[in-house]
Amino acid sequence: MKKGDHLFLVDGSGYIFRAYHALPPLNRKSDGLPTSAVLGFCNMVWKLMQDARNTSVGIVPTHFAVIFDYSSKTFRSDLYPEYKANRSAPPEDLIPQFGLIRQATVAFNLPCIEMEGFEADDIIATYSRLACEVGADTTIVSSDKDLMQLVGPTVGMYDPMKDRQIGIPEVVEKWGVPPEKMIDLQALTGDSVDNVPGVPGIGPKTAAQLLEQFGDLDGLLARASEIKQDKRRETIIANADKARISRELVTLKNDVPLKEGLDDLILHAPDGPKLIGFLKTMEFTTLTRRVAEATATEIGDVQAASVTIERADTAHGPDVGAGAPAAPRPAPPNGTAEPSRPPVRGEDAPPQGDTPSLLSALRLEQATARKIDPSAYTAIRDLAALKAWVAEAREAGILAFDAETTSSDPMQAELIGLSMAIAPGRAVYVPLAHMSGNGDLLGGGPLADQIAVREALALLKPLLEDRSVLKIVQDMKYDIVVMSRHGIEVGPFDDTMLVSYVLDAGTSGGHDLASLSEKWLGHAPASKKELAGSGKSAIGFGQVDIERATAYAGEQADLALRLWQLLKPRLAAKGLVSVYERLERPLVPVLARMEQRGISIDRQILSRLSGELAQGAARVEEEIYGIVGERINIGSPKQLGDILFGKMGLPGGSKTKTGQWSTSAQLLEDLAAEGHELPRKIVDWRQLTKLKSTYTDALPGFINPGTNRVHTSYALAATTTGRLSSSDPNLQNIPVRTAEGRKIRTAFIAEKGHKLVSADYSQIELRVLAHVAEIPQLKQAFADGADIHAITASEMFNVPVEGMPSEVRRRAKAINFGIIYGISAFGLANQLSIPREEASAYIKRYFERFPGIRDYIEETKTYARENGFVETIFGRRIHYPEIRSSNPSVRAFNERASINARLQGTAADIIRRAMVHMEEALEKAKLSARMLLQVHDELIFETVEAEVEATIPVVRRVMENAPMPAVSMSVPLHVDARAAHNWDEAH
DNA sequence: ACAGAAGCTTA
DNA sequence: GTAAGCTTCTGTT
Repeated sequence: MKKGDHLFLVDGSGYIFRAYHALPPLNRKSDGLPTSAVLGFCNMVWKLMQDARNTSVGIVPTHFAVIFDYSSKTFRSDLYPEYKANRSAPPEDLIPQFGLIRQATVAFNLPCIEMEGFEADDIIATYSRLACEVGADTTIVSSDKDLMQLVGPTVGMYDPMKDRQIGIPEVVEKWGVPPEKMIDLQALTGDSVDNVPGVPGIGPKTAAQLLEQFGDLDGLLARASEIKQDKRRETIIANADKARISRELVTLKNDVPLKEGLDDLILHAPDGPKLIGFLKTMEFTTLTRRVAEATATEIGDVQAASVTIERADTAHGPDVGAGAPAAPRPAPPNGTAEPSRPPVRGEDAPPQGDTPSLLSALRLEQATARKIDPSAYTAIRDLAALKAWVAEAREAGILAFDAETTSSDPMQAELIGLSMAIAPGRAVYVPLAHMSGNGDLLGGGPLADQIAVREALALLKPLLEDRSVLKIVQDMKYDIVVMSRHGIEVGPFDDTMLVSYVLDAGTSGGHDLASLSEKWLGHAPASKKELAGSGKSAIGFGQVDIERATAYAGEQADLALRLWQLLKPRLAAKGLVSVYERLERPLVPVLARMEQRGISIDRQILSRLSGELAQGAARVEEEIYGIVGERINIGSPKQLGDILFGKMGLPGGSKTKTGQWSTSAQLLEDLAAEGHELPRKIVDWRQLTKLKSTYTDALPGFINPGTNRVHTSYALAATTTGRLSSSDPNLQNIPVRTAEGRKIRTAFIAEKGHKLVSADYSQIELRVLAHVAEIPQLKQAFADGADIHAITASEMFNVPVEGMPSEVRRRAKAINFGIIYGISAFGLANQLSIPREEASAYIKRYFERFPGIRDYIEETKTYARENGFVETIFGRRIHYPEIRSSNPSVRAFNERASINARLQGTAADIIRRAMVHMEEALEKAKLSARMLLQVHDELIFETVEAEVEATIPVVRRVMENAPMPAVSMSVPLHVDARAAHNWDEAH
């Protein structure tokens, strides 16, 4: 090696973990072998090697090595036995990939370096020192902070996943110290992942500041007494030894005795057939094709290679990556390996040759084939160009679009521009209301070269309403509300967020565009934050310059289109089309209309209540100060705990998981019951201040000045079970249990001459339970219209319903609810304040009387364990990937959740169906009632007074028959409905 | 300015 | 024992 050469050192071990966690799971089609990290690794190495041939790129490797950890036992464990001691075993589906990545390295014709007793980082440190000594440059392919100490004038780092160079300035920017001080900084901060102790309470910011002040760690420790802050000074003096040992642990060893010298690392051209053989075996079709093209190799001429797979059950040692050449098992004769685990039924099973699965695979290729390049999107700035685009979109028949606006509240949002895409990579942005100036006081005037909103929308309206052009949008409800305020009724449509929700509810990750893009396309889209800033200094989207806005907005539409291409076919492949088409998509315009209508609230009532609550709270506050003897902050659980259990020495204190005294309402109630005065007053104070701050003070701020009503926002894809959620404001948690709280409901009122109608399902989840678990006694009780909890109590305790003590019924009721929540003796005991043994006995007795429920619970757990998901009676899937966890409490939690999900999810599906059918039924009956709110088992309407009596039976009929005709339930549904001027009296 | 914990509201 | 969202405090940035 000589001056001018360039050595690439890939941190193989670090990359494995990062690729595994960053990339969407991928399984080899033929046998389910997990391969996502292997593919990520191969793509990354291939790209780096291709860049080597492209001399126009700044960095050109001449030497190349991939470095791995050998085992977790290194000289550092002798230094400090706890080092890396709290590492947990790698995920099961990662284990076979360690060996495969080493084999991939060999297939790429690259040196695969590891050394017993040393970490990959030490080997990297040694090579980079050697390269430096002969005057060559080094690039370390990693983003691990532990390697940043090596950065220098000739040594840089490169993060392949973020495509980012890390040099001296980047280290300083990120950590506040130059690379040579990284060792001292890490010595102070420690590392919880590797179990490097550091000094407790010192984070990177404090450490950088101290090193700035004292020069280095030795200087700091020598002059620690000069530190001003008392606590900091004491901890640093007390933990000086920990800092010193930490420094030893984080200092990389740059004199590892290496077998391969620098000249053994010369980069050779890849051996096409050898590499393709490996890639073919892995079934990486796209990469195989690329490599074949680049190396002019015929794919068909190459035999699949044989690879060895490390299985989870044969893995050894804490760092399974370790034993690279570990006893290879003979490969099966056909050259493919056995699956590492049996494929789960229905989930990413190998294609059976059925069209939907093949289509899914094809669409994945299409969606990812063309590179995502935000600079390729164009801005449309005149009518002629827009006309041409509209014609093109008509031809295409599909159009992804996204509205850029001034607000996340669609009722307040002003249009700034529209982006659209008709094919992957083919996206445009139509700026409409961008302003000049860069966040100046007045923001300047509108920019030139923009089509006027009216003209643009006049041209786009026919396209957006065209029944023969499918619109594709991520979160359609928002765009429906915004566009309908401009007189455009967008349709027909598909919503990528909802497709993902139907496919993957319960799997990790959200259903927002950025999450989906990362998960499926391996691409992190530009964030609005990057563009417009955040917090106080944020600028409006209209102030973003049009070029940057085009790149951002175009990408949003492009990604929605690509995601649709690859996700939509999966619905059919998994039999989820009808869930999407009956329960999700049609609800979108219904909810959009509910949100747009909003509900009227009476400011005066709320303001009067606020005053009363303030007075009440002030009175209680004074009483509390009187008892305590000082003016503590009652809202601070910390101060409260210190007073109650420290100063006043009350008994029965318990601690929360962070070691604080618990001051929960339950605990305070118990203390109050023992005759203590203070806890009662604290509970009262909390109720008053809660009602005031969360409701009476906050709600008026949500009144839209234009409509004078409150418009909540419903999330369709926020819960795992299929329920909706409500926010800004949340109108699904308006108080109802206490008389004080119910007063807030009196502020939700109907317009003049109108009434609110509230209709709610009675015991819907227990009815669903009786139906799915087929419990004869419960079915009979519901058919008779009997008191279900009393019947339960009667069955369990052999007491007649007539004259039953309320306590007996209360216990049966708690058990019924417990079943819905996935009962545990612990939970029931807590709920009823009885010993756990007693709760256990109740449950046992319950199962004896209702054996069908025990069967239902067991069957649900088994099904969830085998499939990784449960289903509602309408086929909605709710995933519980952690149900096979080896951690018993995680497993038990997932079992309870899956039991609950079938019931809660089915109930959610039923009310969704009612909502989808409701508008048409009202219209058919020539009723003007408007649906305003949904609260899980309740619908609230507003209707003219004269139609109240006619409306109620229609609403009841639709709700009670909602499962039909998809499902005919063996238990009748019952709906209670009432009308009144306000929500309190209607409920 | 933001994140997490604790607490409280609903079905 | 299930499912959510919002406010306050607290500690860190």
